[in-house]
Amino acid sequence: MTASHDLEAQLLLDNQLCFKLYAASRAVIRAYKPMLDELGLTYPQYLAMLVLWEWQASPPEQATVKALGERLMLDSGTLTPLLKRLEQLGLVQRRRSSADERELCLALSAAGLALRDRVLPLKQRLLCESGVDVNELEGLRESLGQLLALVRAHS
Amino acid sequence: MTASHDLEAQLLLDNQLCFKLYAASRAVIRAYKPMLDELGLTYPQYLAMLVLWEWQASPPEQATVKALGERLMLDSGTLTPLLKRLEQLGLVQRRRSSADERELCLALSAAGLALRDRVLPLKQRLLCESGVDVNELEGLRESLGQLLALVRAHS
DNA sequence: AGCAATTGAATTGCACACAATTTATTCATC
DNA sequence: GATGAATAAATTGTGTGCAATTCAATTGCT
Repeated sequence: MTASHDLEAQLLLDNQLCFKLYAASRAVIRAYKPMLDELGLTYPQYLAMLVLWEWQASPPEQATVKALGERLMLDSGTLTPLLKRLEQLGLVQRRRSSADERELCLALSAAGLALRDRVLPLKQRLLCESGVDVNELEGLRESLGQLLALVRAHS
Repeated sequence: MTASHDLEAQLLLDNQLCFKLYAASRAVIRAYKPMLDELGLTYPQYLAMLVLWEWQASPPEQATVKALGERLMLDSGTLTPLLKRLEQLGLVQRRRSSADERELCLALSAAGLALRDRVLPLKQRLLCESGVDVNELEGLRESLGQLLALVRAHS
């Protein structure tokens, strides 16, 4: 194995961590599709709901668009239309903060809260049908967390 | 730790492998941005070019849109406009196969071929500046490959 | 109080992703 | 050789992502 081989190999698609990440992410989102179709949500909408459900149990100081954006690492350009759709679906309420009119506060509607109960059974079923060994995923989740921390630190 | 705690924990964002994948993928794409800006490419365009460069060294039976789509796991709805943009940039040539008029054959222009030489130095610099330890990424790449194979097998 | 700088959302514009449909071509079978 | 099924791209429509800008509200400073 020569040095130039090593270098050239760095341009092979299959050696690209970035491609594997990108492809795996889309593949997992695709795997979630049947479940999300039943819930009537898109994947990023589902992630937003996860945060809002979490906030029910342990409310943050401010349940604003900004806070949600920091949690999901998404900006208002993505979240504003997404949240308007969740509002249209009757799952989320959006209202300006009275303390600071710049902030938009987010709250779950009754339907949004109720939707939570349908998720776990669907997710269990998905996990079963996918035939994925949960224990195998532990290590991956940890490595991903490290990579994420690393990339975020250097940006 | 009760059973219901275990279940509830499955809805916490930070416990979602899917979210970590999704966030890490976007973070890595963001990290590539400075390099891709210099090349004048978007991230999926870069991936397409990686495949086309690879095909120079070892040509596939058919260098078609379909073959590229299988390699990148993307469909024509994504690739058609993307490839038209690469053609506009003067990097790629698109022409119907004479053997089968349904197929669209892809080829690199001289400029497309030449662009390859600028990638490795930029990538080396990116890797250095990011401060990422390449060895740490090996394990992650392997786990991702396994996950990818797993999810693809069950779809 | 007055005003510049900052902040939080919204908006705009571009490029994906992907489902669903359409169109053109080829294949298979009769 | 006609024709129905299959195939490869292209098209259409919806929903992100994200950079850049705009707008309104607030904060800091004098």
